[in-house]
This record gives sequence, structure tokens and C-alpha cells, in this order.
Amino acid sequence: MLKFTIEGRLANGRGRAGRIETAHGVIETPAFIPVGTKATVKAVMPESVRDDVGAQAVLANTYHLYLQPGPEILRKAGGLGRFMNWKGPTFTDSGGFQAFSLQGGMQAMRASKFAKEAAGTDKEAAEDISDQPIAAGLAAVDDDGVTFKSILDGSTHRFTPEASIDIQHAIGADIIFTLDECAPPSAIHEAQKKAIDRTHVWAERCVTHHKKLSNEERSTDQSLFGIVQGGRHEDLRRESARAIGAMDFDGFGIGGTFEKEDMASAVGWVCDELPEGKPRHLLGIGEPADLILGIENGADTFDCVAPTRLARNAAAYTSAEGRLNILNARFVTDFGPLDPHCSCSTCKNYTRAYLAHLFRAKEMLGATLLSIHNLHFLVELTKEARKAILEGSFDIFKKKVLSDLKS
RNA sequence: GCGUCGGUGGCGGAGCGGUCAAUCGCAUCUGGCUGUAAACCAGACGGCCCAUGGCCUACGGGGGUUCGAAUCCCUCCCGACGCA
Repeated sequence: MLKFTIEGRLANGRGRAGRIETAHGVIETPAFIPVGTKATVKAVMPESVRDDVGAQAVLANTYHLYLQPGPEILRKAGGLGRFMNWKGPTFTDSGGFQAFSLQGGMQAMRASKFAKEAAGTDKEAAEDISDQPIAAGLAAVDDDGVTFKSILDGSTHRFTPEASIDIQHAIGADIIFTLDECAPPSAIHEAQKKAIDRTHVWAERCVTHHKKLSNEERSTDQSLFGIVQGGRHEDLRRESARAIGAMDFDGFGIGGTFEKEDMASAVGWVCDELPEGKPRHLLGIGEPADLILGIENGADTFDCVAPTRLARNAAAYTSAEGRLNILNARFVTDFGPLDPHCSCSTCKNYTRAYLAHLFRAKEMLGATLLSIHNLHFLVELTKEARKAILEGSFDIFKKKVLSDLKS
């Protein structure tokens, strides 16, 4: 079981700096945790994730590893960390998010965003849109769990809360999450209420099952985090945080998919309600500005696919020029570093022109170099935030970072 | 020199009398990606305009047939192959 110590706090009573001690090492928080869905941070060597990126932990996915290579392989390998040669702490997400995304949730989210923009300020039209049922895709949720279709071969699989915990024990990450139901951000109050009720029942079942397995295995190495849901509704967010906060968890996940403007407030409400002495992981967030807002509102750790996905798609974060698309024509002859203020190995050793060439030539090194940079960028940002919290200069830090990011 | 096949937008390559400013792929340009069905997806891609429409210039060059030609005919130029 992990140990969490708070080392510094923000004046707002929410944000903090701390340390999470796991069986496989320490995570100094706030911290950005790179995503390695299928036991690999895409395009980056684990050694590089540690040495070039400076990451303290990685997060993999239960659904994806369950389908391939299967939990027994992970167990036989000696667990996720051994399997992928990652020597530090590891996390696994429960598969709850896939119940959402494989239903077509992400598409529905985008579609509703579009429709809402089209509807403009017409509130009724917007409500109508958010009330539309999501077309069933590769997953379906019921009171007892989630039925998935494999994205690999179409075969049908079932995740109950217990099954998710079973698999996560086989995978063996230091920090594991409860199976939750993630509703789209546009979901109306009633739908979000249903989702949190279900999530709470499942959370309790996960706690029970996790304890049972831990006893059987006579191991307390794995820590279970309960996930808070509730969308953008303050009453539901607080209700969910109180319910989950009262259960016997080692830490908490803050779930949901957020509209840009909802995230910070939702995190704030949740962190007000959660017990203070346990770590909080903000699932799936975020981009540079979101990390700052998440930290300010009380989240300790973060994971997000954006830095690696963006990198593979030729986009790079920069400290003073916003997000760059390295495929833009102007970079072909730009022999400067990607980000002159960045200390990562990509920025120290390679030019924009070279990166542009790699992407144009479809050479995979391009994805690797940009992934290292983007991950380093976010990891470094959280490290600086930690330093600022400990030094009492977070407000100045925040102001500077947000204004630099905008330009 | 004779014969055959061919010359289409940056490239490859469809179309073979009207619905063609011309399918498609590549390249190019620009967007978008937040617990990874994503090394992906989307849009633009002859020029101009009083722009859910209109006008010009275009399918090797020139000429013709036709109400109408990238599509048919003649001729020239160029290419590949075959025979001399």
C-alpha cells in the first residue's frame, strides 16, 4: 500500500505538493504520468521515458492489456513493470473509460459540441441535443458491468467490477483504479446521477474484491483508487466525492471527460470533499494549461494521451509559441531548436528542419523525438509547479506560464 | 523510314461525344486531436468574381466534324515498343 505525504500547500487550501511512496519507487507530486496503454509509451523506449523525459511513473490500460497479450502473460512476466522494463511505479486504468469511448462516446461528444455551436445560445436546442441517446458501438453498460467487443477480433467480453480488479491484480500495477461509468460531459443531470450511482456501487464491490484478493495473495503492494464522476454538475460531483471519499481507498481518481471550461471547477468541488491525506489523480488531463488549473484545484497526478498522440501527429508544445505543427511549410528551412527554452534531448540535439524532414519522409524517429519533447514538456511543467508550490511562488508561476502559453 | 500503342491538372493514372474544371491515389497546403479503436482524422488543392451562383483558361500543338469534343477525323510534334 502506498504512503502519501503532503509537503507543501497553496494558500487556496486545495493545491499541494507531496510524495507518493509505492513498492516500486517514489512519485513527487504534482506529477505528469505518461500513458503507456499497451505496456509501451508509444514510440519511446522505457529507458528514454525515464532518462530523457524524466517521468516518475507510467499508466497502462486494463482493457487493452486484457485483450493483448492477456493478463496471464503479464502475471507470468512478473507484472507490468517487469514486462516492459519500467523500473518505477506503474498505474493501470480500469477499462471504465473504454466502456465510454467504445460506445462511441467520443464521437458523440464531438458531435454534440458541433451541434451546440450550431444551436448557438438556444438553450432548449442544446438540451435537446445533450439528451439524445448515444448510438451503441463496441461497448454497452448495465448495472452489473460492461460488455465489450474486442477491437482486435470482434469477440465479446465482460468486465464486472470484480473482473476488472482480477485483471488489474494479474497485471500488477502499483496503483489500480475501480471500474467506473463515464458519462459524456453533455449528459443531463439525470443521466449523470445514474452514472455516479452505478459507479459508487461498483466502487464498493471493487474495494471488497481488492481486499479479498490482497489477502489471498498476502500482498499489500497494490493500492486501489476510487473514481469520482458527476460531469459538470456541482451537486453530483460533491455527492460522488463524498461517497467515494468515505470508502476505504488508498487514493482517488477524478474521472469524466470535460468540456474545457468545466474541468477546473469540477476538480475544485471534488477536492473540497475528498479526504485530504490521500492522493488524487486527475484522469485523462491534460494539456499544459489544464495541468496548471488541475494542480491549483487540488489534483496531485495526471495522465493524458495528448502529448504522445499529438507528437505522432506532428504537433509539439512550446513554451512561448503555443502548439506548433512541425509539418507547416515554414519549418522546412528552420534550423533552430524546436523550443529554445526547452532542455530536453530533442531540443538540445535536433533542429526543426530535421524534425520536419522526418515527418515528411514518414520516418518513425520523428514521432519518437516529438514524443520525448512533449512528454518532457509536461513532466517539466509539473516539476516546476511543485517547486513553485514548495517555494510559495505558485501564483507568479501560474501567471507566467499561462501568459506564455497563450502567445 | 514503316508499323503499333500512347501523350489528361506537381506526379501516377481514370474518363473515351453532353450530367467534365475532369473519378481516384500520391504530393502539396491548412485544421483538429485531453483516463489511445488515433504514426490518425478532416478540409482545400486551374484562375477570377457582385460567389449555395457566374465568368475565363485548360485534357501535347494546329485544323476540322458536330447544336455540343478530353472523348470522333486530319495533320504536326514528342515518347515507348516492333520491323527495317
